[in-house]
Amino acid sequence: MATIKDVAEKAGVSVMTVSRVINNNKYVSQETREKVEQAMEELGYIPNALAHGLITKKTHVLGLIVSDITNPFFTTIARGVEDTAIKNGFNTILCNSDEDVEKEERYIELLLRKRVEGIILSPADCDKRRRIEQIISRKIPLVLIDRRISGLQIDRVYSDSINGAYELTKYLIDLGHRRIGIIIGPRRISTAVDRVEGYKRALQEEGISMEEELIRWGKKYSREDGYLNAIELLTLEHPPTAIFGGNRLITVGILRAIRELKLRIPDDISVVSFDEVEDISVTNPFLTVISQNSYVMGVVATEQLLERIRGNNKSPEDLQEIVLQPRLVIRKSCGSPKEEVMKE
Amino acid sequence: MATIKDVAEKAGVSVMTVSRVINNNKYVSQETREKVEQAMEELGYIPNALAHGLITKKTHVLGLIVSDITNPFFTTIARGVEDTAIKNGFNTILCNSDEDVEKEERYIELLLRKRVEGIILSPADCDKRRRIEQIISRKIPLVLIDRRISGLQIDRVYSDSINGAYELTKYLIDLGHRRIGIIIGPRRISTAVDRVEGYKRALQEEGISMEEELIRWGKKYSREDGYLNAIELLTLEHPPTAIFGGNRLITVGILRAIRELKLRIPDDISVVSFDEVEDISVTNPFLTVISQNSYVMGVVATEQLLERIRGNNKSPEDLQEIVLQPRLVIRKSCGSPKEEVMKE
DNA sequence: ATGAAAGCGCTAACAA
DNA sequence: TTGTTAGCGCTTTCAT
Repeated sequence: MATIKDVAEKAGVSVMTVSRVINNNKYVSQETREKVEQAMEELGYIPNALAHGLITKKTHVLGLIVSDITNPFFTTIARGVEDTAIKNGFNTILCNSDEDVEKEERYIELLLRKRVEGIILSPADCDKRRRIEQIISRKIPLVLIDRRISGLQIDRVYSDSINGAYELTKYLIDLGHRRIGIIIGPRRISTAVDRVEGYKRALQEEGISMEEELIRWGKKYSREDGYLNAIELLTLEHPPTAIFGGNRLITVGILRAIRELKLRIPDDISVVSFDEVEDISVTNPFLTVISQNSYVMGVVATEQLLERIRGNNKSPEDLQEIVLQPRLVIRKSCGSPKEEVMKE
Repeated sequence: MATIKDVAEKAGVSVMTVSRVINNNKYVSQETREKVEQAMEELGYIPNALAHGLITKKTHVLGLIVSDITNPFFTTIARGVEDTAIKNGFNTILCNSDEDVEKEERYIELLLRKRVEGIILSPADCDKRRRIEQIISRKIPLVLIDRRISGLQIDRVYSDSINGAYELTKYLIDLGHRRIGIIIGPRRISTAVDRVEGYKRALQEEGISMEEELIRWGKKYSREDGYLNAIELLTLEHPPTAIFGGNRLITVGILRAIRELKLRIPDDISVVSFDEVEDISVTNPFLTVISQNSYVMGVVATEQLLERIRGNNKSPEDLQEIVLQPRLVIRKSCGSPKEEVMKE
């Protein structure tokens, strides 16, 4: 591959002049510039970003690590990040940790080695801090997205899981439900913890006793987990009259279970979902959900990150937390419970 | 950030020795190795991949450019690519062209600048070759995935769209359908062209006249396009008795249109889809589809690419084309047409 | 407006 | 087993 030296020779100038042309430096005569550009063209010259980054210490690259690339929630974030990055002259390296801390560590290491200028991360395990401290101690700007890391103060953009789950649960309670099941992701993920928190808060407020058998922590946020747990819930001796799906994958699993058990929504069972399931809501808008604008999350997180990258100037110490309020979208998947067991 | 020199000083050895430790060179005494490792640990040393790549000309990075990151078809490919890359000591930079040739060009340029060792690409426009020739002329191994570039012989992994579409159409014909609508992506995408080709072939074989008004080329493979075109097809004076969705997004749009027009599947209208719609098939497995194993596509494409990266030795000239046969999954979205207009 | 020298952080090739 | 020298492709600094 042609180097700057090849171009310089071909154009009959010094490498420095070629460098100036590449970087649009003004101190190059029109004449020289054209000569150089032609040489570059003829040689098919492509600047070496490795050499450039090595010397300038600016790679203009952002790293984005999402925890599940097959979940459209995250890929929509990715689009938001990417669009915003490009708009600001940055490129994005997208990595998928697959909810696996080891993979995540691997990618953090990779991004650090590649000297990205900042990282956006949705952590696979919110209780493990080591890898995160690695990033911070090296002064690489970091913005968490969707999830938090317990015990660490880091810039973060997320939607309010507690409040969203509260609203969703409150909505069910107002319809008369007293036994509400919730199927959620693993405890190591902060959104799972928060959503259960919001759920509990709503129950408490209404003086409804909380039953542990109705709270199902999954091993993963996955369709499979949603399905298995839903089957268990629905075959309980005293099954819930409504089920809360902790994210879109879980909800899909729940819907499958309900179908296989030949139950009808909302007549036999009510269902709500934290996060939209696009394909279903487009073809048959019946599911009541808490809807998050993940594209905006991506945009906002990137803007925040770029802010840090540029201005170490302003308030380096104080933490930026941006909370987006998710929206309750009421459709037709909920009714009042059949047997009126209302205590009040 | 600490450099190799800092480590060398701290450990009291030469940089070369540190380099050897980093690269697991055997000619380092256990004692020295430990000293160096400790120094690295204490300094939080992270090797600079830019410097390393600059000198070795090996970055161990693959570039993957997909055309729509929010389509699970592509993200599943991405997982296959990533898993295979990691298994072979490579990392992946995932880029999303968003079906936009300009973005795609931008990313190709980026990957080339970053000196990735190979590229896997699902081209946004199969008729434009310039950017592709850029890659080839620089001898960077390239494998096309899912789509082809017209007029260029390049390694490629894809599923057989012609045959898949043929099977799907044949299935409808066998059920008695004569007026079959097809809603497909734009002409610039080879899978769209191929699927229409398979569709036409099936019609021809059965001596069914092909009506242009039943073939709808979209502006994009998108839900919106599927929806709009389905509405048009279904409100035709003489509407089709079956509709073929060109990919999963289009199918979702079609299902929405059918629902809004209050038609029943399969009583009023039959539907088939090229590619699975997971969320729908899991919750309610009624849709008859051609199913593709996109994870395997990712794996195979990566293996092929690594083959090229390693052994420029074997058969540099002869093209590798790997065709995966998609599978017809018959469910319940098709019936025989009501009015029996069979001509034969 | 242009160029020469030095060096970014690392490794290949050789020497010791 | 360890170190020295040179240089990857580029930019910074300083001359001219």
